[in-house]
Amino acid sequence: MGLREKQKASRNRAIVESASRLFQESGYEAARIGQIAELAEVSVGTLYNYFKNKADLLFAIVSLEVEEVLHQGKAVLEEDPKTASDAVYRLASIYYDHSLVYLTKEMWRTAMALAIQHPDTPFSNRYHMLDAALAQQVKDLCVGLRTRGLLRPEVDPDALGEALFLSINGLFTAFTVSDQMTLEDLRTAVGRHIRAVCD
Amino acid sequence: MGLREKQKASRNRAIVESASRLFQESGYEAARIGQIAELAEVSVGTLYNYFKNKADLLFAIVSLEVEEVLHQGKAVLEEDPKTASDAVYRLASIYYDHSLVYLTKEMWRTAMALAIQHPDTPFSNRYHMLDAALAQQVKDLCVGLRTRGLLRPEVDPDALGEALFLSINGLFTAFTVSDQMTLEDLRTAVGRHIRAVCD
DNA sequence: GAAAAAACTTGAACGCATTCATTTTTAGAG
DNA sequence: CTCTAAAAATGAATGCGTTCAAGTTTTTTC
Repeated sequence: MGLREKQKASRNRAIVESASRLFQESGYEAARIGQIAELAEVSVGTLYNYFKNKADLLFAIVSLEVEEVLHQGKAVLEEDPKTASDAVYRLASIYYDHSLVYLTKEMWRTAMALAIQHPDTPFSNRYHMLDAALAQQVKDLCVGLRTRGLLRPEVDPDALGEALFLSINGLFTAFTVSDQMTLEDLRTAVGRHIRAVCD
Repeated sequence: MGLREKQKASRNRAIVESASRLFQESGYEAARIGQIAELAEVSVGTLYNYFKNKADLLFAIVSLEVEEVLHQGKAVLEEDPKTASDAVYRLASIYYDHSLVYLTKEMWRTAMALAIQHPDTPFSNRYHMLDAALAQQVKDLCVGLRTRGLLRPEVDPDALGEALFLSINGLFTAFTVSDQMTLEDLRTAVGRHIRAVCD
């Protein structure tokens, strides 16, 4: 690896770290590109050579988060649960409990908002792919549950999985939008939904 | 009503109409505040005396849309449906079929994104109130359906209503995000979800 | 090792939403 | 009618994300 590549990797890391730190400290909106560049010891123009825009910088962090959660979720699919509700609740809890490790509520809100507002940008596409991967995991769980006889055999497990995912997702959105709502409130709410839908 | 008030009302109307027209024609993002002001024959500063910001202008139009849909939805609660799925599907269809009267997909996306991104702004608060009113309507429907014996008596109708609303809402978001997805696709998708959850 | 090419960095300049000090208009009192 | 104070309109100035023409450094070629 030549000097050029090493510098590139090191600059990339410095920029993401600076962004992550400032997003957490001041919030995504309040963090200034110039500030991030300064902290990473590059010029503003250089930062834009590494990242298409501010949103792209946020995505680097969101991506980290979702990848880890997907990995943790896989373990739940292997388990042998008592009831369908239990299994889905376990999966949702894993998603939720991990959610504030790299991201603040404000960062989540911004990420969701940007993904909705600008479809067909790289940011949005990659975000929706991660979203789809999570939805797929819930669907896979439902298929497994039906095979084990924990869901009525006439139910469409894919449709049920999608609907459950939209509940999990919608409640998470509500969580990030409300300053008051705690992770515990969130888990309680999702539990009620899951039981109403699955049992 | 003095001259002052009349002028105020007339300017307000002119601004909203100009905004609505330009948002539809060029899209929310591409529409320039200066352009809207020019079309309404006021200065930029004046426009900002009437509306807090660009988002506020969008909300005036969103509000119109949701109010009408809530009104139409009320009729469904009075009907006497064959099955629970039928009733919920009818309600969702009303929401969907009305959705493109005043707003384009892009305008919807922007409205949703802004409501998520900036909680505790007047825009967001009013948006979430309208959202809650729609959710309440679905919940009311579920309560009625249980009373009529169309839902299993052990189900929590509020939780079910919320979950259904999140499905209806989540699919609508997917609709606004995808250029390909048609209203028919949307109705088909929601039908599958409703049947998986209600039956 | 010099010269040419390629890759990368830089910060001033741009476009646009929003703000604000100033000017203009209106309503009411004497 | 005139004068005064309140209300409203105005557009130039501001701040910030993003772009781009010019300069610098690294790699390749002979």
